[in-house]
Amino acid sequence: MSLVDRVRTSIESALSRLASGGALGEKGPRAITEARGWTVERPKRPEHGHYATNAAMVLTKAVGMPPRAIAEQLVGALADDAVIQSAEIAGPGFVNLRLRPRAIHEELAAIVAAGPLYGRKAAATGERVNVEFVSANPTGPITVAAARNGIYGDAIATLLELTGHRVTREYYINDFGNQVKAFAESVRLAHEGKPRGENHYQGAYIDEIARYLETRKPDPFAADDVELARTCITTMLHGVPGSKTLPGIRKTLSDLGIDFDVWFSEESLHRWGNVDVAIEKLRAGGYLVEKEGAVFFVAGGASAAKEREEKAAKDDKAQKAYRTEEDGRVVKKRDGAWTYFASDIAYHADKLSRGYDRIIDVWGADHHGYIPRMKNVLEALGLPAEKSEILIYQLVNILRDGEAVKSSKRAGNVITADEVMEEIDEAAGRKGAGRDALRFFFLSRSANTTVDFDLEIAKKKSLDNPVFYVQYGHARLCSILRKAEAIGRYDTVPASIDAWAKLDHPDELAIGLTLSRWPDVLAEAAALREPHRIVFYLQDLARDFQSYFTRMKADPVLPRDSTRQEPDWEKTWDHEKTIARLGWIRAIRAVYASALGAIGISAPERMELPQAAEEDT
RNA sequence: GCGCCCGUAGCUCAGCUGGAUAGAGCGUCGGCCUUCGAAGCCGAAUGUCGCAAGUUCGAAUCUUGCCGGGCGUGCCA
Repeated sequence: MSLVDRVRTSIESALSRLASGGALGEKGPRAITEARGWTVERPKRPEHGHYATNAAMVLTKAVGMPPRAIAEQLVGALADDAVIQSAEIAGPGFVNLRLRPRAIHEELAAIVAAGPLYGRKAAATGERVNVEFVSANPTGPITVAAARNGIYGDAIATLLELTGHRVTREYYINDFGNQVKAFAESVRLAHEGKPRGENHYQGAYIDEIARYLETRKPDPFAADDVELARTCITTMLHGVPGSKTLPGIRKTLSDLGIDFDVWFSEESLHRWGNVDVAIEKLRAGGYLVEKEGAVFFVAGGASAAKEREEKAAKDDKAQKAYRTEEDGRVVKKRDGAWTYFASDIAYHADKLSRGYDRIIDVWGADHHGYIPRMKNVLEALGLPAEKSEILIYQLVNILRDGEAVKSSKRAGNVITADEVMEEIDEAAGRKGAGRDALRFFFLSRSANTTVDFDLEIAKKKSLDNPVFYVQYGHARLCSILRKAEAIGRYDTVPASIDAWAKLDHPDELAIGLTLSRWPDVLAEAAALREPHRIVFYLQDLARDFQSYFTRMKADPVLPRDSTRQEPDWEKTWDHEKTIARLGWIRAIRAVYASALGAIGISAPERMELPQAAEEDT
């Protein structure tokens, strides 16, 4: 049970004691079972205590007593509580609570014992979940915009794993249709040294692919366009060996910390006839109608469609809504070709056949109009609505020196994730710094927020990224523990709850309380699909303890070198206190590393000061 | 027109399953390195929470209407 839960339990039992003892009047016993909407919350101001409850205010109506009178009773009933040390009435009827240090010590001991497992749910206790994300067209490199999708989707997947679910990360390769055709044509034209048209891909990587394929045997250009397209897509996914500019989609994503379990080809759905099978299944269910030579998918089936159509005929308002989602979406065009929607139906039918409990798709906001039809298809295929989720994140605007750039893969003016990571790696003097910075940048905003990305500003300000502040904190903690190890007598954790007693500074206890919130933060971030909560939690934690360490310079955790040169230092130094505080530091580090891990960011044990930062002044 | 997202400090954004004096980073100004890492710390200034009405003991948070911005509204993918 978490610390907050223990607080809640204490209040609950205090209230029920009061009610059964008659202190809350006649209505008391009923009131406390009916009006359970009260909460235990964290006050914004530290002087309001560790926690506060609004129970007295919420109960006032049902009990028929003024809030402060109820609060007074509650304060009395909380005396001698095992968790709550003091309670006092404040404001309109809040009860501010301060916890016993011992209760916090118990939680810290639990954290140290659990280590990286603290806050996690046991593996494979939850659902089997398929998370499909990125799925960027494999006709060009991974852009910064696609990186947002990848980073968000991967974070969701990790959060689900940490909360007990079994997760499959999946990338849907759109290797079918007109774009792929244009892609192959572009490479062929580059090979032949001919100019490319408006509808072709313009980027320099097209030429690079052509040059590379020219070295392959048998000659890929001898094959037809379909075969060539497959070769081009493969090259895009795996990269050109040895090339810096074309490392391949898989490598780029892997550098971003994203590794997929399944790479699913759209083209294979057609090749193996799965599109026909899935469409026939819908037809059998009565979900397809033919109009004007084309085939439509209709939510709810043909009878529902007819009803709507009749209604639309006599009702002007319904007429307007007629052309909405439910009235049909084309799966097969008049010319007999499948739409993208048809592929998607077959693809999701395949996902369902693999036996997941939940299907999650991560899409950019430009696809949000597509949600209803996808949800309707999933239902038609037999997946209840609550078992599928389509997560939408707002788009990334690309700027250059403050100017908006209409970037497109076709025009070849995209900013790639690779170039951004490389720039930042270089500035920070550490491989992986770019990945960490990019992940932190995107995850520090809610998915509902549109973000501007300016490469010039990103380069210039790369070292201002708060991720380095947070990582620096972790490195400092590690440094202290290294030093403790070097001294030699502190490689032990507090042996019992009593051994923690010397950890009594209000700031130390407050940070301990923050650590105790980690399981709830993780659970909420996972349940709400909001990884940014973890980023903000981390920044709070980092600030709290970096502030503490600077302010506590006069009272260091470890004896200084000069102290240890005094002959009798071991007799006068408070070793118990040091051991307690080192236990606390271990707890901070454990939560810290867990939180960083949950959003896929490394927790470095050392960080060297980069050159650029020194010159900057 | 309709649908989704957004509008909070100079800038970028948290807070939105209702709670006390609305927060953080960056930027600005002023301090702190002989001692556990200065990628750090302390302090100061900065707000009609887009506007209006409603619900309530209490609204940045919920409801409705309006204003402004982004995205979508294909027999494109």
